[in-house]
Amino acid sequence: MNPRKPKKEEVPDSPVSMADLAKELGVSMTTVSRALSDHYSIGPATKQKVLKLAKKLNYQPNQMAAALRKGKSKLIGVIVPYIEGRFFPSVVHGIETAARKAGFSVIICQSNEDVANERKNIETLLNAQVAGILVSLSRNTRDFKHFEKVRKRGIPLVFFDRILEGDNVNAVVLNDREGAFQTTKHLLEQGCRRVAHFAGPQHLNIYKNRRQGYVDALRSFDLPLDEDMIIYSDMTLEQGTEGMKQLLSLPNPPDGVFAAGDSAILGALQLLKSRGIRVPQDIALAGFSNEGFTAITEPMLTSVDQRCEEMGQATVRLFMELVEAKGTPFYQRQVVLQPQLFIRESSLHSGKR
Amino acid sequence: MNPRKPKKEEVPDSPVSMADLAKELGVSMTTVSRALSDHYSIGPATKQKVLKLAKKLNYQPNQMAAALRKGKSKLIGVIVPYIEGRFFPSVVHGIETAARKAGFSVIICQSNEDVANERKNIETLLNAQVAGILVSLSRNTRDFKHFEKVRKRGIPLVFFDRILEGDNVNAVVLNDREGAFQTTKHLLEQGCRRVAHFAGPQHLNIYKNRRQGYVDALRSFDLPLDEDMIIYSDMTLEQGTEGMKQLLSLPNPPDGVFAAGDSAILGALQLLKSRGIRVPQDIALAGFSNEGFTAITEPMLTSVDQRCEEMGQATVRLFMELVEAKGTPFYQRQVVLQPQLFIRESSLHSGKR
DNA sequence: ATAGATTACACAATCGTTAATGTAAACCGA
DNA sequence: TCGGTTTACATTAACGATTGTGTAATCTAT
Repeated sequence: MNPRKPKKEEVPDSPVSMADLAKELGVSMTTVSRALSDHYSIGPATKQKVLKLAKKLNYQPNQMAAALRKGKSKLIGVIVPYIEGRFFPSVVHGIETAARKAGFSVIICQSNEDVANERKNIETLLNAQVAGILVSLSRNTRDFKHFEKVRKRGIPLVFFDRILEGDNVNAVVLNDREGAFQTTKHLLEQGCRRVAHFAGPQHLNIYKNRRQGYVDALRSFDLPLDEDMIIYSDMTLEQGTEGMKQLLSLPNPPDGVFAAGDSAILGALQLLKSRGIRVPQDIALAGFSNEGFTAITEPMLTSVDQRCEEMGQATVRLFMELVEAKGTPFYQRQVVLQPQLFIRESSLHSGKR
Repeated sequence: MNPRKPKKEEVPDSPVSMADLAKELGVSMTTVSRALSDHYSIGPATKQKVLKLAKKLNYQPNQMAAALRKGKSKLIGVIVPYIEGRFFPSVVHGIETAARKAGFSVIICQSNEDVANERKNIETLLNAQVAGILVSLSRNTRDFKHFEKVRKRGIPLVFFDRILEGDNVNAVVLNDREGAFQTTKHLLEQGCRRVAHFAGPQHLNIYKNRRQGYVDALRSFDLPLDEDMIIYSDMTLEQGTEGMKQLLSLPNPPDGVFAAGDSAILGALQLLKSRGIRVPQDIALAGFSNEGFTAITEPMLTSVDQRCEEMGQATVRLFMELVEAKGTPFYQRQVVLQPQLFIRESSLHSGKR
């Protein structure tokens, strides 16, 4: 039985197909199809007729049919670790906005920080015949095996923010190293001489680079690198608190802390306040991500903005480039966004100068 | 030309079609299709064979083809005003998680608080042959005309959070009135006697109900309703600051404020602190949404949690019910979630008792 | 043992769009 | 004026899965 029953009590409303247009105009479907896609072999008069009727009948092309025929849909798959906090929602926001402008819809998938889900997500997206896949890797993704299938099918693949370095991939990333460098440098310029660092998991490019930027800055000030001053964790608030405790218990505690994430630095701030240690006078603080709360705390927290919206837009732009460059030999494209340091009270006038 | 060229230098990899399975097994595609969907007319032995081969060849059904044939895909369209802050990302998170569990993928659309975009989004989703549409209305949506087409096509439609009341729609909402009632009651129980209210746009159900809950609470304490104590705005931080100024300039200022949103109450808090007015001793505060920052401010802000995750899950569940009840006569289904009041420092011991 | 029911599968049409190929008619220059 | 190109369209076969209908073979009951 035909799933779309002709109900006589209701107007057939929308489902106007190309066949309807063709019959109405007395031309073939080919002509309609080509007129709508502005094919050269259709005369201008015919094109006009078709376009006019299409508008009049409010013809809406069936994306599924086109997708089936062409093997590609107008859908872009996005895989993110999760949709919470400030960063990923904002990037998704940027992606959705840019994609829609280009006529694409966005399918959202979450890996929940697990590579197994990432694999499943990829299958799902491939079955959905997506035109491209945009990915920010899960925390425990260590190789690209599951992306091979995507590459083989010739589907544009763009990574953003969290990538695996060294492999030949298209990616949009923040210049984390530069951001970390600027931030640490700023702390040093404010008079800090013993700057500690809260570092994240080092197999993730973002945390590795932030640590590197921190190291760079120390070096540029001819300061020694003290591994005791680097606390590794998953950058949660609690771990920030713990890390700060640890730092304070050192024989020679720091006078500044740069964290690779805002939650951790918030944890540190809370601990310091509870112990009556003044920020920034005694210890200056700076974080990373420019979370919403950084402008709310007292003192407000200095932090690095990750250009979430721009990252989303750039990722879609890169995808579009790949679509247009289809067929030309592969070459790696990387877009590096410049971070922006927001200097707030937590790092100003540390009084050491 | 066939868009999928047979490249001999690469394994054909994934695109295994039903036809491939059928040929391999020497049965018809019908049999394969029915075996995979567990149709009664296929013998158990045959089913096993098909299933086994499908697994072995890693057969993945082409969703587009099925969607085209059935007129329905495994996609759910979601329309939200935007993807920022805490509420919508979290609800989307919940929706995505629940939908994927049920075998659906989620397409995200933003209306950007404009009914014109909402209309476009609906067209997009209908063309994508979505199986259902989940919507939280834009700020300036005042009628349901553009949803008629969805209804006519028999596509399940579920509203969440922001709905238009009075119409026969399926919806998942928070009991905003109860949440507001409890919160205001709490302020009154803490000793407040002049509780003001920051109200949002009253054509939106959520803000209307929150205001109503506030009124209910005053009434239950036999307190007069003073319209001067109700400040209407869009509930931004700045408007919260302004509103607070306005309240302070009253001949008889309030000793408590309940805001229908957290940003506004934060604005109020900042103003009070800047003027040296103590919270909660002089003026107690409470907000709505349980934004992340409410646990960070000093004092921490009392607020109502909106059960974002649950709302997402419930919305998908309602959608699934509609799918299963397809054909049975329509009756309106409403799910009302109970809010949860998080009492924090900003409303405790206002010292008036 | 035979009519009737049930089981197990195949055939072929179909969803709406696309595109390779075919083919008239008009047009062009020499 | 004739071979060859261009213009403007039609024919037709896909894309991959679904499903109403057809039909053997097996089973059940009387």
